[in-house]
Amino acid sequence: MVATIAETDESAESEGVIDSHKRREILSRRPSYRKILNELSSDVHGVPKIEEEKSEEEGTPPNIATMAVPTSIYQTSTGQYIAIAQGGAIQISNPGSDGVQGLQALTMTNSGAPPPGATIVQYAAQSADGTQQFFVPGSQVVVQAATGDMPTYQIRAPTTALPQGVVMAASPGSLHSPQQLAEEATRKRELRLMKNREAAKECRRRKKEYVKCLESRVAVLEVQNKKLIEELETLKDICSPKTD
DNA sequence: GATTCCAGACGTCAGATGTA
DNA sequence: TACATCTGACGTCTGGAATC
Repeated sequence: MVATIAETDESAESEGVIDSHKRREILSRRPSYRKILNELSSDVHGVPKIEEEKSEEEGTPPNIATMAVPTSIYQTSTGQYIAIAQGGAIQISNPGSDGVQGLQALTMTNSGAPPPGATIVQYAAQSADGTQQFFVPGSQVVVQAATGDMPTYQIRAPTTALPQGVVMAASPGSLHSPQQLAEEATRKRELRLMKNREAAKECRRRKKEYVKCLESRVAVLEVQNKKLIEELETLKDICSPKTD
């Protein structure tokens, strides 16, 4: 909240840091929501498990579903599908193509040594129009819009020259000058922030699902409890006939 | 219509936890 | 054990409801 800004500045700041550390020490950490919910689901029938990846409700195209564990799948304005796999590999498929044949594998330079023949792209920081761009050799960019609930990706020609801090990588592992090292550090930071951003979204989604699961479990247990109480009363009536 | 309040979503950081 | 992932905490933003 905006009203809490004053609480954290100036003299209160150091105390706040100490309090924060104390609070962290006091709070015992729980296992992940996924783990808790999966344990719950093994105890109680009808409790859905949290899957590793999003299910078919996301509208995953059939030709993408056969790919190796993508972490995110997006549809472009032209109908193409972009799958960002773990490790940073980007795959693009045309809706008309069949299966993996239509996939164009792109590998980000930070994802280790690229496979032979892979196209190298360079992750770029936000551009002036509030988008994130993945530059692809061949005068095209994959643009991520920064607004809306779901990030949207488009393949288009770059609207501007390369933003500051972005270098078209001819080959990985050739950074020497301090400027290049700084750019590499910035790029790594941007990538880490982007990953963490997605992780936070996913974590919040799991947390909501976890809370829903707990709420439904409470409802079930309340019904069970009520039935047991009624059963107990019935048994009491049977076993203790009135003596007057 | 302007202002305030509030809930929800988000991005970031730091540290705990998972895993190869 | 190093690295990746997850999540609590915090500050910020935004849209809708309530109040003036």
